Amino acid sequence: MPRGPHWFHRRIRGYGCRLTLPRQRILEVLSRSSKHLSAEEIYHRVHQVYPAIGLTTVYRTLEMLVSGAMVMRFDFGDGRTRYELIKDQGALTSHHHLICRVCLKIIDCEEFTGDERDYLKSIEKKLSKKYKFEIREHQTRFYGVCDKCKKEVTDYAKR
Amino acid sequence: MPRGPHWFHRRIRGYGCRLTLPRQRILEVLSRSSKHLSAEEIYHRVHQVYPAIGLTTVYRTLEMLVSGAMVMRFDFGDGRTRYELIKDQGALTSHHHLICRVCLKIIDCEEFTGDERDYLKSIEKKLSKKYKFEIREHQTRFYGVCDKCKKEVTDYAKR
DNA sequence: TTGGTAATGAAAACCATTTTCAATAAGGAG
DNA sequence: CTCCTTATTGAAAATGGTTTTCATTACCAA
Ligand SMILES: [Mn+2]
Ligand SMILES: [Mn+2]
Ligand SMILES: [Zn+2]
Ligand SMILES: [Zn+2]
Repeated sequence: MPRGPHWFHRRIRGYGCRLTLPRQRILEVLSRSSKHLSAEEIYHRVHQVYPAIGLTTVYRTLEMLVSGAMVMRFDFGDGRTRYELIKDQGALTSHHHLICRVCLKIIDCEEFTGDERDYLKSIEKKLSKKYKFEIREHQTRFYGVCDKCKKEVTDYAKR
Repeated sequence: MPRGPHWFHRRIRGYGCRLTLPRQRILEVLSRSSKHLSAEEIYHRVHQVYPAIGLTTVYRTLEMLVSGAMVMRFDFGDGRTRYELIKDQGALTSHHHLICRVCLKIIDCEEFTGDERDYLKSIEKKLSKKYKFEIREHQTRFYGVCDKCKKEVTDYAKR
């Protein structure tokens, strides 16, 4: 079930926060843009339609959205934190990425089948018991080389 | 097959680097200490036995060990990069963690059975084909609440 | 409409990491 | 072993993403 702006507006109010103009603009950018944006990328995009925005507000709004479980925060090792709006509740508990070691491109990988999810659930159950650890969600990162970078390496070898 | 200091000394030389005193001390700390140390934690431990060490050298040595695939680098979101010596080659291609959302404790989870590894391998194969992405390794992070923090929440509720 | 206060933006501070640069020491050639 | 080249080192300064400070603004409950 995909969720539009309204839903997030209600979530913010329900979280005890004011629904301000900067927050609405930030949510719009998050819901329309590609995933895994950095704070500065969000700042620049909001700035196009709302020049008064401050980078500080972007950071503060993201912090609020993360604590309110409306946004996920990632660190893929390129020196900046990245953010993704949670449009689908399932993405919260089970979220996976392919990460290219060469160009650092991130591919969202939402194609886990029911079987695969069940399997991870069973591993979770086992680990929960073994470590007395209450597991709420999991993420897998698959590191490697993307299609484009593979080709470039091949081209380089031919010269 | 666990690997002692000698092995890493040879790896460093084979990687075309000089085997210096600071590097040896850093390797000793990494192989003896608990896992997932930050650069500053490593610096302090080395400083005990080798006071001349500089924090800069710690960063540079870790960088070298990471590019030489002798150390793994992680970012668990606490504002500092963390490092772990690769003692066992298997840990490189398949490495998993339990991460407490409350106290940020990291538990290494090395108990994946052959079945579980085979299963992830089959998922990898599928994803490789679908995204034309050459997968070299994977890591899973299980987020939740650790035993200790669960107890503290319970105690808090009783008051 | 209004008052209390949460939220904002600019500037400064913070702090992990990187860069600079002169001094040092690893290790191959002889 | 000694010498010489140059990779490596450590202190200090710079960098850059993020956070804090503080005076001003604007939500929104009453
Ligand atoms: Mn994602
Ligand atoms: Mn680990
Ligand atoms: Zn790539
Ligand atoms: Zn905990």
